[in-house]
Amino acid sequence: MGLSYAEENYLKAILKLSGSPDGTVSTNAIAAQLDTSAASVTDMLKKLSDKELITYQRYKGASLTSDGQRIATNLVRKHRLWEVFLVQSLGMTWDEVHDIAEELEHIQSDRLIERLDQFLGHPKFDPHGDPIPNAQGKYTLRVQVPLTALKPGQEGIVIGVREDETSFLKHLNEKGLTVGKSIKVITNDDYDNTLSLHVDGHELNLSGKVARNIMIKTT
Amino acid sequence: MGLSYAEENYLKAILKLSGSPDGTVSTNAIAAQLDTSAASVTDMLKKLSDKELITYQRYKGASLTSDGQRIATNLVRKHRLWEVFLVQSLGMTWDEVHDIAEELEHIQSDRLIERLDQFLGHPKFDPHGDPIPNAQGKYTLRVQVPLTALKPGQEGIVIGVREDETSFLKHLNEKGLTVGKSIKVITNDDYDNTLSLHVDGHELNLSGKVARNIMIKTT
DNA sequence: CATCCAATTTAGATTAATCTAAAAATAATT
DNA sequence: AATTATTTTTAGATTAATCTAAATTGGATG
Repeated sequence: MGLSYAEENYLKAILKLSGSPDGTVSTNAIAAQLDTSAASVTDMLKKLSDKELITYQRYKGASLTSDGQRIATNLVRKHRLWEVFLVQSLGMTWDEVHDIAEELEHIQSDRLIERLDQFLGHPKFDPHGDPIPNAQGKYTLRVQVPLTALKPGQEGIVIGVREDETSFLKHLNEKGLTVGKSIKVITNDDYDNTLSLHVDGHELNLSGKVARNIMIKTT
Repeated sequence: MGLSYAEENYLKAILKLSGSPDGTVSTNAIAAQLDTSAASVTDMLKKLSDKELITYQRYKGASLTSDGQRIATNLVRKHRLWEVFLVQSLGMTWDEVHDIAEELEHIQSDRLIERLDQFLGHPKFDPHGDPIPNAQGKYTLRVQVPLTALKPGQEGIVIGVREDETSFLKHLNEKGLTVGKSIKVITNDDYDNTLSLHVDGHELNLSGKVARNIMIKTT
């Protein structure tokens, strides 16, 4: 009954990419996300379709069924709970937990996750600021805005990032820009969103590319 | 560079079965331990031999090289540390943690295990009473004796079990016989080691088959 | 020491997940 | 609408791990 790691990873990728109104995701988008060939994706889509975890028609892309959605959301839940554990309990840093959680999320035991969730105090957000779905798959929403949207003079608190890449997180960590930090925008270039801001009394410069992926709750 | 789950499981099985003086393990013994066919074992032994993790000669059995031993011992370390976490931190029971730890032990991150060990306070024994190798692969030894070796009137403390099977652990749990419990032997049948003993004021009867797998530190 | 038996290995297939290269379908552009 | 370009699928192979059935080896036994 259990799915393979590969099958689980495909479901997660489809969930992540389900941005369009009908939730349809293209073969190539999945291939890019999972860094694999389009041919492999086609094979797997057929299999997942047979298992009724996605709906799929040749050349028309795929979307999650409710079963598929439930499974994928649960993977996200497990991933984020483990990230909380790694940071909160084990004292690991923001930027080093993603890859480990990527492995831990596949551990099969509902009871384990239930106990972990309780142990961590039913956290609603992970260390990147992303919401953790509850056991029923419901998210707590939080109003957040990319740093690039703030005008000079505006203040706020870092509540998360959009990118999950280790190198990106490491970069932010080195600059002292972690979740919970208070910031104040000094300048915000109209053309390319190059920013300068105050953090912990220091002044910091960020490219628009970086700032676009830092999410802020304004104060 | 990393090994597959299958390769890791073979190394662990060989370590577990390395009882003979030269540490040699037969193909069939491994097949039985891993519940697989002898033919599959032969295939894998060739592969592990190519990787210099075991020494292997056709028809002569296999034994771990120092590299193989290091890897296998580290798996045991990870398994037992996770068991401590599941019981101590998450409040799971003795008998339900083995299968989960069997999955968790394959997670790849030295730093994770280092932090977990620290978080747990560098435990020396797992919830079954088995010693946890340190990062250098060294065990803390503890004098223990099977329950069947105790004579009527002798007392002791349960410090572990030999069997890892869930059904066995569940059975003991139901009888209230967990690690740390003080016991006193009332009778011990000469012929088949059927035992009666006192635990928590109650009297308990155990078959020799069960008692043989319960390890005691005499007091 | 020849024979037999159990243990082990080889041979040949199978399944899951992947790949490259070629074919087919869809989408974009003149 | 016809042609071109892109996307997607199919075809055919490959690798890892497994299986069953047949062949082989090594040791035990008469």
